[in-house]
Formats: sequence, structure tokens, C-alpha cells
Amino acid sequence: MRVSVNHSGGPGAASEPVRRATMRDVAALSGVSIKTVSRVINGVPSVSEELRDRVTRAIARLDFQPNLAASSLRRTDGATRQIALLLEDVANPFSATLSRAVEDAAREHGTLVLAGSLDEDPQRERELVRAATLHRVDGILLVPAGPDHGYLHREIRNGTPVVFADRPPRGLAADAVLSANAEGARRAVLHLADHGHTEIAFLGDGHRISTAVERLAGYRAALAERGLPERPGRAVWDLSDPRSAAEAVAAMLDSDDPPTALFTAQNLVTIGAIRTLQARGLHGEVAVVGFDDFPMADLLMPRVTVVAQDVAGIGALAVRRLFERIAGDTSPPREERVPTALVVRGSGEIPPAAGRWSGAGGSAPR
Amino acid sequence: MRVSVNHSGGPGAASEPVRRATMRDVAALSGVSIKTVSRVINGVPSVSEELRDRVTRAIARLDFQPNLAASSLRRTDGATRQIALLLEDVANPFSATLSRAVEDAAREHGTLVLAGSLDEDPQRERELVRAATLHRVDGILLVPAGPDHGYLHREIRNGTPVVFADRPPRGLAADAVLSANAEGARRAVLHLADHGHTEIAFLGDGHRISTAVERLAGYRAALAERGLPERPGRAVWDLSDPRSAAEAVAAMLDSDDPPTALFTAQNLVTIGAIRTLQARGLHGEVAVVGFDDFPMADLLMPRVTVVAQDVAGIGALAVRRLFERIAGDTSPPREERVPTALVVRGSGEIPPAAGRWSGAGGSAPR
DNA sequence: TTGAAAGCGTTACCAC
DNA sequence: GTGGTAACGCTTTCAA
Repeated sequence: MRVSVNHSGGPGAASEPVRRATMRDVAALSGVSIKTVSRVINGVPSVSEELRDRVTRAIARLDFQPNLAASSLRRTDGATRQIALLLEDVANPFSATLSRAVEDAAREHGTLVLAGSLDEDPQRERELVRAATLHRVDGILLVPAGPDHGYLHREIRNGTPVVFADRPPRGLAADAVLSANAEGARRAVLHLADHGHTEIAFLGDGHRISTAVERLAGYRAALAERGLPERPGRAVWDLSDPRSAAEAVAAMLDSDDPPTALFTAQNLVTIGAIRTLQARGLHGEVAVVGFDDFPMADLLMPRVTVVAQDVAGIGALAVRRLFERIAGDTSPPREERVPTALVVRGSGEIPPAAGRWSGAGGSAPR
Repeated sequence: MRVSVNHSGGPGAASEPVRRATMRDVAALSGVSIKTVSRVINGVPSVSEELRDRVTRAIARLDFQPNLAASSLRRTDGATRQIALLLEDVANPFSATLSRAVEDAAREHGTLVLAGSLDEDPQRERELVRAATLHRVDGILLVPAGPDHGYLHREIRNGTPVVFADRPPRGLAADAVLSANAEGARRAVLHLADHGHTEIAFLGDGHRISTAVERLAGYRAALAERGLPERPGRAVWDLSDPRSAAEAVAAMLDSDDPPTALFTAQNLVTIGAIRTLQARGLHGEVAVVGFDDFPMADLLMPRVTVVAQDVAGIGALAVRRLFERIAGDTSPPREERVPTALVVRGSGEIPPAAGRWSGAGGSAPR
């Protein structure tokens, strides 16, 4: 029972890490079997008060910390109490908010979260999924980057449940929690139309990203609903960052037939668009409604009207579903839609500056 | 060698997870010993071409994925290829940026990151540190919430290195990577003074948070350097969120002797201050320099002058140090300081609106 | 170059 | 109630 307490070596001796105490050490010190120690740690009731006490004291004395990895290795359910959260980029506001919601829910299950950024790279998605399964996470929450998720069949079959958030699975039946993208986009564009705009542009991110596709559908539905034509060049895709969005807006404004209102279908696109409008002094002239709220939206001038997603709600719902799967739920995969909310702040209520509409033109709102 | 491939059960039969293939299965299928399989997987060169081939094929056929936990359990170094990143809140911009930098560096070491939010709660810090050690992470990167870190002695002695980021350890000698807080704050306040301000307020977050203390020291140093008096009530503490900051600014503006410039010593404080100035139409009158940049700072009106921290740099340096420790470095703990940069954008160059200073008053810059 | 056996720290099974 | 023994999936040691 040699469980020496480190006296921090001799002079110059880099204090070697002491061997961690094991259940064996605890058992020896408290004079019980290793199995009893296990019982105490796992809160099994059938242990006498006295033994429980002795064991507890030994644990404290040795600073024993059970090895979760060893435990999960032996356990029947093999749970590691870790889930993986794979998303676009932990540094962007959407992902960061999602991440926090997931962490909070996971905490209630005594589970830690391994977060990984995919940067819209399908290969990275597969790498990180693989890394996660190598670590035997209990489940994976995925905001996918890739266009096809058939490869996940194997992981799911191997017992790692996967739940999709924000974007649906393709080539695979799996749970998904998504925003009501089409409906939210439709409301945004109707809002602009109802403020007199007939020339409304669509600016979206990657054309292969399902959310962008759905939001475009909503945009089109709204135009159709108001009997507005879809002009060529009015819908622009693949704006992956604020810079490309800013350039796209600049190009539109330079065209023969510039839009009087913009529907920006993603966070960073909205920011890029605003940057161009500000640079040209048009932020009071051109109306903007963005999809997805962002931190300073209500401090800009004008304040930015957005279709806000319930990001935390998406995360909470998705992680709940994931834990249901982890708990053994084998019901058919479900898709859940989380509603959006139009947040009116100013930029979306700017009337058309000139031209086709007969309403008040020109002046920016105060 | 019964390693059935799942044919997705009968109707209604919830497809039970197939038992995962183990090295044993691979060994059996390829007709070699389990040890040879281990050699192939770990890239040990002393395996004949032919056996290597047979094993590789069996691995692919069985979709074998080595169990990292089991491996780490037996390995001499016990590495789990996981580190914990414990910080304020994964959802705030500072933490999110840090998180991303850490993730990128960890990836190069084939290591996954367990992220956890502390919410400035010392107890949560200890809980999460404990959770991390239960999972036997290879190391911990900590932006501490608590005032004392003596409890970490034990973890470090037990072989889990800890590196501090953004805030130094107390009651413990450990590596730390910090911003040059005092110097950055000093530059900010000198900048305001050099634009004619003599009435400069300090607005900081928690008074027990070391960064806030250091930034106040910088503020004072700058005042002293310019021969400016420190007026009572000019320095306010414990502004934990934008709302409380907004209220503090409102109170200051309502006082007999309102400041003409604000030095906001933290992100969220800056945002709260701006909110109040905007609400009162004073954003063109009262100068503001914030500590720590934030996403939309250059889109606000006026654009916000800040002392930018090199957050990614802090993360990169800290995680590098951590991996050095993990690799066995036993040199004495070091403190590294990462320089800040003054980013001039407009809000910090507004001259005093009235009163004591003889320069141009009143008008906001264009 | 290859393999048999022991063991990492824990839990499961089955006796007592 | 309590404990021995086997086993989880892998690496290590040592022998062939």
C-alpha cells in the first residue's frame, strides 16, 4: 500500500507526476474489496454505513478520482459522457450561441462537449466525425458542411446517434432540428414589399447550403404572392463572407436597375451589405432585412431589421433529441422546425427612394 | 469469426447497434496475432508488407475503428488526445475567438477540445476542472473565474498540466499568457487626453478580475502622466453586462460634473456605454475608447476606437505552452504578455464638447 | 519479424 | 451485504 504523498522532490528534481490512486489503492487503504469501492462510487445502496464511511475517507485521503475512460470501457452501455458538436465555426455568433445552448443541456446530463469547426469543408466534416467516433462519443450533433451524409449510416449503425441542426441530412434518414427558413424569408420579403418595394434583391450564401435554398424559395414565394416579377440578376449566391457580400451589393447598386431593398439571407451577408451601403452613404436609402440576428444589429444606424432565428432553441431541441437517442429511443427520425420572428428595427422600413413606387421618396428616416 | 454485417433487421425491428469490430476481429480475419494488428495501426515499421496488407484489408472490411480510450488506458503516457478549454462563455466574442485559435492548434496535435463555460462562477470552475480530470484530459487551458487556484496544485501534481490565458493564476505557480493590460489601458487614456480630454471616466467589469485591476492601473498611470486629477466617482466597477454599464454611464452623465470621455475597460461595458450615448444622442459628443475589439465596432456611428487584444495570439501562445507541458517540459512557469494595438476609428477622437478645454467644442466629426 | 501473456482501471457476473 | 474472478480493448514485455 505504498501511496506516497509527493514531497516535491529534492532540489532541482522536477516533481514527477505521482501515480494516480486507483480503486485498488482505495480498497487497500480502507480494507475492503475493490468491488465495494466501486459500489460506493456508483452509489449502490447495498453497502453498510461503516464500509461506506471508510471508503469515502480513503477516497478523500488519496484524492482518488475514478477513471471515466476505464469505467466506460467496461460498462455495458459503454457511455463516455461526451458528445461531439460539429458546426461551422465556433467563433461565429450563430455557432457560438448554439454551442452554449448545447453545453448547458449537456451539463444536465453530466456530459462534456467536444466542439469542432468544419469551415464548410465536407472533408473536415468526415475527419471530425471519425475523430469523434474514435473517442467513442455518446452522440454527435452536426451542422453539416458536406452535401451527402450517407457515410453516417455506418456510425449510426455502430451505435453513435447523430442529430442534425440547422441543416437537414441528405442521403440519410436522421433527426433534424431546423429553422422555418422559407417561411421566415417569405415574411421578410413581404415586409419589404408592404413598405412599397418592388425591386427587392436576394443575397445568399452557398447555393448548395440547404438553408440558403429554402430562404430563396421563401423570397420567391413572397414575390409571387405580391405579383412582383423576378428580375434577372436580382438573386445572388455564394456570398461566403462579408467581403464578397459587400462586393455583390456594390455591383448591384452600379447596375442599370438597382434594387431599392435587400433581403440578405445570412448573417455575414447582412453585415457585408451594410458595409457597402454605409460606404456609399446609402444606409438611409436602401432598405435591408437580414436573416438571422447578430450582436450589434440594434446599435447600427439605422438599426437592422432581421428575421431572428431561435438559435438557442434549435440547440436545446437538437440536444434533447440527441439524448433521447442516446437513451435508446428508436422511433423513426423526426424533423422539427423552429419558428423565426421578424424583429422590426428600422432598416427594413425605409421606403423606396425613387421611381416606381408612388409613396414618399428620398429622405432617410430620422 | 462471426462479424455480421447488419441487414437492417425485419419490419419494425429497431436496428440494434452491431457490436463494433475489435482488434481481435481484425486479427482473426487477417490470420495474424492481435499484436501485429496493433503494430500496423500504430505504424510500427517492422511488419512485413504482406501482413500489413492483409491487416489493412481486414480493417477496411470490418470498418474497424481503434478504441482510443482503451488505447490510452494501457499506454504508458496515458494520453487521451483531449484537452479542456475552460473559459468565460463560449458564446461571447472573446471566448469564441480564443476557442477557435485553441481548436486550430489542437488539431495539429491530433487533439480534440472539450469546451466549457464558467460564467465567472468559481464553483463552476472547480466542477469543470474536476470533470476534465475525470476524463483524463491531457491538459487544461483555463481562463479562470475564481480568485484562488491553489486547488490546482493537486491536478498538476497528478499529471494534468494547466496553462492560464487572459488572467493569471493566484496561489499557484503556473504558465500564463496575458494581454498587456496596463500598457494598453494607458495608451487608450493617453489617447483621450491628447485629444483634449481632462474628464475621463473609467468603466470596468468585476473588481476582482485581474484584467480589470490592471486596466485601472493603466488608466491611473495615464492620468498621472498627464497631470490630470482623479476625480471621485469617475471610476466605476463591477459592470458585468451591457445593461449595468449602460446604467452606470447614464448616472455619470446625470451627475454635476459629467465626463467628456469614457474609457470602457471591457467588451460588454463598451457596448452598454454606447447604447446609453446613442439613446441620449450623445454618441457624437462624448468620446469613447474601449478595451478589446468587438465584431461590429467599425460599423457603428461613430466607429468605435478600441485597444484591440490579440485574442487569437493569446490562444495560440497558450495552447503552444500547454502542449509543451504535455510533452514533458518541466521548466519553471512563465508569464507571457501579448501586446495590444490601438485601433483609431472615430469615437476616441471626438474633442471635449464644452468647458474646461479650449479646443473646438460641440460638433461631431464627419 | 512475429506472437503469447500480462496488465491498464474499471464493471459484470456469480458466488458466499 | 460482500468479494473473487473474468473481461472490456488495447499496449507492453518478453520470448521465439
